[in-house]
This record gives sequence, structure tokens and C-alpha cells, in this order.
Amino acid sequence: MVKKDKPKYKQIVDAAVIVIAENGYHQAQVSKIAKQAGVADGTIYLYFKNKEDILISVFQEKMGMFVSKLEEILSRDIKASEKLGLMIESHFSLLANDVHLAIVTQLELRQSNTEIRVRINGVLREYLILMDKILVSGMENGEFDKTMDIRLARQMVFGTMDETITTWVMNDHKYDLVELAPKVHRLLMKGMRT
Amino acid sequence: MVKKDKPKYKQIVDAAVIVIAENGYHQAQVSKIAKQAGVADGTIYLYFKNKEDILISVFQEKMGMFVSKLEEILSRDIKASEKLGLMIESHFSLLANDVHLAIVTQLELRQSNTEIRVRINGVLREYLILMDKILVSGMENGEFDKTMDIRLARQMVFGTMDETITTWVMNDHKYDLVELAPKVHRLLMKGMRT
Amino acid sequence: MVKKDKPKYKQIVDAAVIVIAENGYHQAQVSKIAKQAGVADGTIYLYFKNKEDILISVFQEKMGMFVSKLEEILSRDIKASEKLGLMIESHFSLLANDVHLAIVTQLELRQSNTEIRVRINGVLREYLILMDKILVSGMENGEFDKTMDIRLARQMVFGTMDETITTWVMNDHKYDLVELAPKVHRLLMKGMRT
Amino acid sequence: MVKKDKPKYKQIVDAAVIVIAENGYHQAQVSKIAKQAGVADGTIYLYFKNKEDILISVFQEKMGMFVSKLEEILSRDIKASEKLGLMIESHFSLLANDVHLAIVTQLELRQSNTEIRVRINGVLREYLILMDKILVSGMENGEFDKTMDIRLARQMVFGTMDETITTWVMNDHKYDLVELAPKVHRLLMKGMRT
DNA sequence: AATGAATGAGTATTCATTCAT
DNA sequence: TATGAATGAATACTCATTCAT
Repeated sequence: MVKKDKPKYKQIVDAAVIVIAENGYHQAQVSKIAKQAGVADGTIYLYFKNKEDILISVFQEKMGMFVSKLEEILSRDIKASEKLGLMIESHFSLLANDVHLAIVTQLELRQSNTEIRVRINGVLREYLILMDKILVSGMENGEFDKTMDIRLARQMVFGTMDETITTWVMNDHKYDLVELAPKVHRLLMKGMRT
Repeated sequence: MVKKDKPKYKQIVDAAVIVIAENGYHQAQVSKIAKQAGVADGTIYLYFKNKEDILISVFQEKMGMFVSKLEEILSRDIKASEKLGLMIESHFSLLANDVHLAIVTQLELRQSNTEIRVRINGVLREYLILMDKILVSGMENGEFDKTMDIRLARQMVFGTMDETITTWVMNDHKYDLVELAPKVHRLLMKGMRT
Repeated sequence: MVKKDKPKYKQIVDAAVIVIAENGYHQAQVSKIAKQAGVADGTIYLYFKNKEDILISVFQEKMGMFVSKLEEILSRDIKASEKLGLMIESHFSLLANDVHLAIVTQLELRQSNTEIRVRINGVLREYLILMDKILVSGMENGEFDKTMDIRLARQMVFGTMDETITTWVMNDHKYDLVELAPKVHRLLMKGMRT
Repeated sequence: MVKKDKPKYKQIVDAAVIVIAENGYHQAQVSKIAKQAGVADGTIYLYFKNKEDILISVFQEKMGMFVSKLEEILSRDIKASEKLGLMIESHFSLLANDVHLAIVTQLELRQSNTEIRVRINGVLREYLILMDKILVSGMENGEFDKTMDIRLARQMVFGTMDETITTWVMNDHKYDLVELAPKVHRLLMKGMRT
């Protein structure tokens, strides 16, 4: 059993999400995270190399949910358009159901220093690669415009989703994010379809 | 003559952009900005309330350029679609011509704490309101889809632009950003037109 | 059978010498000593009260070799001057043959806090008392200057030996220490003889 | 006026000597030194690069006194033997008159890590070089034994002085150190003279 | 207006020691 | 006996801001 599988590892990661969401990135001291996790400060360092390592782990662990979900969607035998719709909906849904996580990924974690953000982008890349697969398959089977610049299309999809979620978080999630998913899907589809 | 019109005010704002772009947000100490501006540390505080105030002023001053340009575009007697195209092009163009500023607005300033970013969003709102005007006029005159959710449309436009610029900055601006403007315009138009 | 006679006691003391010599006093953590000794961290505390106790034990155990040797020399039926010569030679010889030990006693153990060093001096006293016996017997039988201040004489003998060994250790023991013994002996004898 | 000449520099160095002597090396926190010096913690760092830098400066500043005194003695037109006597006496005298300093140089500073001690040894070398000059001139003019190993002789002189002072400090300086100077001188001279 | 020396609050990390198994 | 996971106290250094000159 490796460290990641031990219960305290998950305890600490989850505690970090809560502490960062509630206190903000710059006020998320290691001692606060330890207290929230119900362990001693020193225990943190049995599971994580340093504070930076906690933050990256938060992103890795949580982003893993998105990637898994997306892989599952990709494996289905449905149209690319439908896959895109499911991706948007499940992405919105996961964050709408965990407001703490939404705050952390959309606002707080972006305050980390450039080095951490570069490593976070590495984790993100996996997600974007899967997104590209949907776009490519849709272009190949004629659902999406074959002449589309794939990078621009992906930037539109991801940029729109990101901006939509961030706006929702910044407005204190006072409206229903998941409800917006089909509308976003329709808007993006119109831009991309043949 | 108010403080903003005094030469040192501008000196300090410009120094801040350079220092942040070259050293990163977290390494942009007040003393470095003072040195770059050629003034004493204490002098900064004759023109700015605190460090936070410098950062917001950077955004205000520079965002002003974008707003002025956009107002000029809005005043022209051309189609909404053309206005959108010009907005994208001039936005990309201004940042492509000032890489320091692009780094600061797309990467570094986002590392500031949530409070500063909320205030920066306040500054940004002016720009977004003008953007909305283009969208509304386009919807009214039938150029754009009348059934479109205006907020979603704006999030798509802004999100796509933002993501495109950020990707360009993160890739060390090794390709031509301005060249992408018409492509982005076309993609967005397809999504929004009637 | 007391603790000191158990095999693990010696294992741990020897491990401490190696770890301190190779890593330096300040990098000789209990966990490293435990690992080197092939026991668990907690096991250390079955044999030693605390870390300080290990360090003093190192000195006690090793200093024992010097004391035994010196007792043996004292028991011989030879002149005080010869005893002094043998003491110097065997002292130099023991350290020259265990460079780890030399590093530990001359450099590393002196970095310990004042309290430990006071206790180490207690251990050292036994050795100095034997040294005094040589000096006193030499003064009594007319070999050494009867008017000599015994304490000063001992400080000269010990100070010279110590300084000579420390210089040798600090120069990475690149010359032969034992070879210096007769020279040191001659120099000291000249200072002390009638 | 460089930093070393500013009053606060000396204030801090002197405060460090007192704090280290009274609390021990490992309990001499920067904040304690600052408090003793009557400055803020941060002020320390306007004059010293880091804590290590304070400690080395203590030794440099104070050792400077010994070196100056020794240079003055060397410049006199007297016999080498007399120079040696004056050196011992003034060395003992300076430390006897500043017990804090004696504690720091003989006990506390030796607890510093190897890197600091290497740098301290560099400072010490200057003193030893001057000491060598006395020995060499004495050997050349026939006062001292021409066949003497110069390094051993220096180790005897320095080792005896060091051991004598350390013993005095460890015995809580309850006897008169300066009074021992002529005796130490006589003992050493006997060992070295022709 | 301008200076810049001085301030002092705030925090990640290590490691000797314990104790349930 | 032996283990090793868990503990938690303790500290150097940075840098935004002030204020006497």
C-alpha cells in the first residue's frame, strides 16, 4: 500500500481543499490544513514533500475525477456532439456539487507561483488531450467543421467553459451552473458544426 | 492637477509592469518597483495607498487603452460583426505589441489575492459592458441569433479570447497572435450568427 | 547482564561514530543512527535515555580504550619520560587507526552543546588524572622540574597533543600523525625536564 | 562610511557576544540578539547577510583586537622571547577582561557548524601567521632551538594557551588567568630555547 | 515633495521522542 | 523486546509600510 492509498493522504488532500476554499490560498497555512485534517503538523510531511506538493496533489487527485469521467464518456458509442455535451455537463456538475473545489480550482490555485502553475498545467494537459480526441473524431466523421483550427476550437471550448464557471463562482454560485450546460453546448456546437 | 496626472504616477505604473513581467508577481517587491521607477521606496506611498493600489492602477491604466479603443470602434458606422472583428484584432494587437503587459495581465496579475482580483474584475466590467453593446446591437439588427443568452455569448467571446491569448503567452509568444484574430472571429461568428 | 553488555548497545554506539563522522554532528539524526545500526528508531530509546546519552556513551566507550592503554603504560616499570612518550604515541596511534573516531572526537563532538561538553569533560578527567600521575612521579623522582605548576604542565601536554591531532584531522590526515609523536615528546620533555 | 563603521553594526556585534555568552550558542536566537542590541529583528539584516554572518563578524571584530595587539608587539625592538611573553600576557588579559568574549570564543563558537568553523579558522590563521613570525625570528637569532619543527612549536604554544584559557573558562574563571601568563611563558620557553 | 533607514508581523519545516501494537 | 507512525515545539528571514529628516 503506497502513501496515496493510506487514509491520511486523502484526509489531508480533502482538508487542503476546504481550508484553501474557506481561507484563500495565501491564508492556507500548513498548520490550518493539519488541524482541519485532524493530524499534527509534522504528519503532513510523512505524506507530502512540502506545501507545494500538497497543492499539486489536490489538483491531481481532483482533476483525476474529471479525467476518469471523460474517459468513460469517450468510451461510449455515441456521437461526438453528444460526448461534448456530456463532458460539459459532467464538468459543470462535479464543480456545482463541490463548491469548495470550484473555488479552489477557479480562483485560489491560480494564485500559486509560476512553478506550481506550470506543474498544474501538466496535469491539465491530460484533460485537454481527451477533449481534443472528441473534436478530432467529430471532424473526421463530419459532425464538426473539417476546416476548423483544432487548437482554436479547443481554446473556444475550454475558454468558454472556464469563463462560465469562473463567473459563476465569482457571483457566489447564486444561480444553477448545471442548467447552463446544454446552452453552452448548443452555443459551442453552432460554432463548430459543419 | 491630481496625482494621476503627475509624471511620477505614470513612471511608477510603468515600472510596475516591467518589474512584474520580468520578475513575476511574487518577486515584484515595492523596493524593486521604486528602483525601476527611479524614486525612493517612500515616494511610492505619496502616489499609492499601498501595494495593492499599484497593481489595480496598473490594470486600470492599461485597461483604459482597451476601453478607449473599443469605444472608438463602437462609434463607427459598421456592422456589429465587423465591430467584433475589430475588437478582437485590436485587443490581440495591443498585447502582441507589449509582451510585458501581456505577461502581467494574463499570468502574473492572476496570482494576486482574491480581493485584488475581485477589484480587477470591477475594472474589467467596463470593457465587458462595451462588449455586450456590440452583442446586443447585433442581436437587435438580426446579425446575431436573437435567442442567444447574452451572458453566455459574452463568456464565450471573452473566454475564447482570453484562453487564446494565455496559451500564446505560455508558449512564449512564438507564433503570431494577431494572425489568429480573423480565425477566432470567424469561429465565434459562426456560433453566434442567426 | 546490563544494557551496556548487550550487543545492540555496542551496535548503536559504533553506528553513531560512523554516522557522525560521515555526516557531521548536526546531520547525525537519531533516525540515521538507528538505520546504520540496523534497528528501529524506537529501539534506540530502550538502550539510551536520549540522544545526548548516545553522544556521551560514544565518548565513554571510546575514551575507555585510551584509559586502558594508559593504565597499562603506567603499570610498567619504566621512566616517567618513557611513559609520557608511550602515552603520546599510543594516543596518536589509536586515532590514526580510526579516522572516523578522530573526526568525531576532535571536530564533531565539540559542536555539541555546552552541557554535553561539560559531561564529556567529566569522562576526560579520568584520562587527565592518569596523565597527572605520570607528571607527579616524574617530578618526584627528579626527571621533571620539581617547581613546575602541575596543572600548567598538564595543560601544555594535553593542549599540545590536542592541537596537533586537530590540525592533522583538519588537514585531512594527509601526513603521518604517529611519526610526529617522538617529536612532540621531545619538545614537551625539553619544557618539563629538570 | 561603510556598514562596519555604523554604530548599529558594533551594537549588534556586541549584543551577539553577550547573548551567546549568557544563553549559549544554540539558544542565541536572532530575536534575542536584536532585543539586546535595542533594534528590531529586521534591522539585523540591514547589517548582516544572515545569522552565520553575525557569528563570523563577532570573531572577526574581536580577533582583530588580538591581531592589532600582536602586530604592535611585533613592531617593538625587543627579544623574541619577550614578544612571546607579551603575546601570552595580552591574549590572556584581553579575555580575562571580557569574560563574555572568553566564553564565546572558547566554548560557544566552537558549537557552530563546520562551515562557520572553517571560516573562523581563516580569521584565526592571520593570528597564527604572526605567531609564526615570532618563532622564526627567535630561531634565526639563536634565542630558540634552530632544529625545532616550527609547526609543532606553534601547536605547542597555541595548544597550551588555548587549553589554559578553556580550563579557566570551564572552571568559571574563579582564579586569575593573567597571573598564569608568566608561568606559561616560562614553561614554553624552556621547551623552545636553545 | 522626497528620502531611505528602521520596523516587526508572520510561517514552513525538522527531528527527538513517544506509545500502541 | 522491538517497531515506526505520529507528534508538536521552535526559529530565521522577508518585505510592505512608516516617519524623522
